[in-house]
Amino acid sequence: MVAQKRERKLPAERREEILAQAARIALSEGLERVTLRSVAEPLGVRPSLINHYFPSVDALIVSAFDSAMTRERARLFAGDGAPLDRLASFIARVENADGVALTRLWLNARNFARFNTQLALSLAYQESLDRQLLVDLLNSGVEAGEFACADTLAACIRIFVAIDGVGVYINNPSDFSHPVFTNYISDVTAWAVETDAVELRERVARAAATY
Amino acid sequence: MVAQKRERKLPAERREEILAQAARIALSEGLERVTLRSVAEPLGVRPSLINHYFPSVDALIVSAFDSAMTRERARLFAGDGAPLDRLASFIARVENADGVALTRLWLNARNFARFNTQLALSLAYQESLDRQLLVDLLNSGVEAGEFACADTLAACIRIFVAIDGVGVYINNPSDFSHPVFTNYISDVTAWAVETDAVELRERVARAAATY
DNA sequence: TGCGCTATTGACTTCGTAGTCAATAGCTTA
DNA sequence: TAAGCTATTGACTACGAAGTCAATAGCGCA
Repeated sequence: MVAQKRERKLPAERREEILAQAARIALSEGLERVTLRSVAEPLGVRPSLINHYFPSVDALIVSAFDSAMTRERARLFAGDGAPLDRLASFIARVENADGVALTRLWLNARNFARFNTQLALSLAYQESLDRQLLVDLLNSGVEAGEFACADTLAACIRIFVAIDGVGVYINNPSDFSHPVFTNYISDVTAWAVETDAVELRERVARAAATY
Repeated sequence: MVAQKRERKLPAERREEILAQAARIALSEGLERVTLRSVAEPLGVRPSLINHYFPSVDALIVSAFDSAMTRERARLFAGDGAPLDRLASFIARVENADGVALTRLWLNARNFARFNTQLALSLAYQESLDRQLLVDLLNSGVEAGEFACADTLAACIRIFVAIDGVGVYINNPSDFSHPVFTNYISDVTAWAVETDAVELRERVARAAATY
């Protein structure tokens, strides 16, 4: 709480800094914790400055969500190699410790969307981007002959619904370790892309071990 | 806003009335909308009366959630008949228009659990009750020879994760009508209990039509 | 070096929330 | 019909949030 000398930055830079901080809070503490104060304080500025760059907190929240999602998506789909291994890596990253914050944010945003139309629209758009990347991945797997899958969009939908289904339990006090639950994403994915469930489980485990 | 004569009720009755109102708000508007004022106003009482019966709003929210869940569960699992038809009815009710409010409440509670430990515990307990009822239903189906299912708890978990996975999209602005999505619960259920997917879809459709 | 532009602040208003507690008034009972 | 118990209220405090706007002060440029 030391009175510091005020630091003047270029608008673009300051704006970016605010956005990054808001995204950090959204990811770690939740969208409802993104407030003028919570964003301003760690940056050492006054709340009204946040207002200066973002006309309303709601707009900031939506931007923060977009920003966090874009960054996390890149992380999730990163890497190359054979399609089946990339798919396994993707699943492993989703289930990873780092994936927890992202899973929480998704759940958070999905509830938030009920009260904030703009966020609902942004969320739907972010979903479509995710689907696009997964469909691309599945298509390359089909082309490579690694799995037979008549309809890659259908498979993609099944996989994401499985991810979301498992994700809703993220805030449960004690986690649920039934093997059918812990392997749910792999199993549904194997079902969706018509490949062997046991092998996929193993590949996912191997991918997870490399972190 | 007419100044009415104050009405004095028996504590048990008043308490029940408050709880019912809170549950109604939780179901229709969300747990975050359960406030001293929002509950008091429609009952024609002052906010401090709510405080008199419930030491804290958080406690009221948890009780309201429990109450809403208990009532809705009874509705969801109601009915008799052959196990497979009861299973189909259950799915149809989940997907029903009336199921929407319940789905929203689940999503809502799952996000809320992040910030409210008591609610998290209550939610886990409510989940266990649901699982118990579905396992019972599945067991009776296996006994009746209607479907083969080695591990009914495993099947139950798969079915609920599917329900939750579909449920997270409840607040999306435009709904997603890909057949793989709209039939997701039926398809996963058929996969889980090793029965025919097409037949189950039809039974669910038939069950849905009877409302 | 000093001027001007504008990023940043401070002081403020308004709103909605939870909660406390003494005072009030409805109902029951004697 | 009067007394007493207690359900209910009113007035209050305290908090934290969004947002407005005139005043201030850093920085670039002349």
